[in-house]
Amino acid sequence: MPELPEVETIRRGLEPVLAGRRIGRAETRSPALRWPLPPQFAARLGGRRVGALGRRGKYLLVELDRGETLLIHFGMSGRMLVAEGNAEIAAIGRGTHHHIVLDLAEESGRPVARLVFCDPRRFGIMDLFPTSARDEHRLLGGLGPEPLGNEFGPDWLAARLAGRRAPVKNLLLDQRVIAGVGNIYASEALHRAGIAPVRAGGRIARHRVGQLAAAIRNVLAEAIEAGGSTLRDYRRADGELGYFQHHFAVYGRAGAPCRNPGCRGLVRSRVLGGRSTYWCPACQR
DNA sequence: TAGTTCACCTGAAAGC
DNA sequence: TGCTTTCAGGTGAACT
Repeated sequence: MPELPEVETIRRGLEPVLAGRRIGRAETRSPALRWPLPPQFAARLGGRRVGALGRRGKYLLVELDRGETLLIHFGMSGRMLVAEGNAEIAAIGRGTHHHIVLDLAEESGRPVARLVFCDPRRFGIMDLFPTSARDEHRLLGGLGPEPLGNEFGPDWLAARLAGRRAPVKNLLLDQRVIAGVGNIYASEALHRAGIAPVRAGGRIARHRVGQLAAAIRNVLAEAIEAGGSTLRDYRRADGELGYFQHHFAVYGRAGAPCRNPGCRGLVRSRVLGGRSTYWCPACQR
């Protein structure tokens, strides 16, 4: 799935297309994503004016008028396709996996763009909820702090890892600990911090937890700067590819030499908590 | 309570 | 070349 940097890249790409526009027409072509869409989903979206676009962890939050928010989670393969101009609009939205189609219009009613939620694996989520109830939303209420926000830092991370026996990599993937870190950036951050992914969370020295917190922030910030990553299924909102995948130090590089200067180790991989995990045994302890 | 495993769905890649 | 198998970035439920 798009992790935090990818969702942030999508948010930045969609904002100029969506914000201030009106949803002229909404259509749901496959009501079954990860969970069924809310009742009357398309009808409730039609005619709504779009406000600001926000993000919480891996969730994209689209503010609508009348005090509601559209929540979008991209699952593992979700992406947004954007078409502008009559020819492009006419050509998009009829694909096998084009589940949700939103036609955007100016105040005059003139159609200006079409937004298509495409998700082959259908692990994506869409929901519509009162903006005032955001903190109580079942998917948002329990999330940990934003890793790039002020609340997250060495103290928070140390408190959440203390006493835990599970591998630190698994704990980083727990969205209650930090919101937005996924499988790729967990591996990358641990490599930067020199911490083995299998090390129990509660058995990491305090100063190294500080290094890990900094590594998480840095790797995510750099990935956003690079426009997110692209593996098989992800594209930026404007259809362009992200570039951060060219900077992966360990992810997807099993058997290749470690990229740390002076390290002669080879990157290894194993399944941890059911997820592919990559690390360098020579410089991660 | 904490940690682990599995299911969900589909396409791409690898293996034969 | 074509068929079969394996794997994949997430998450919640069920199980230990």
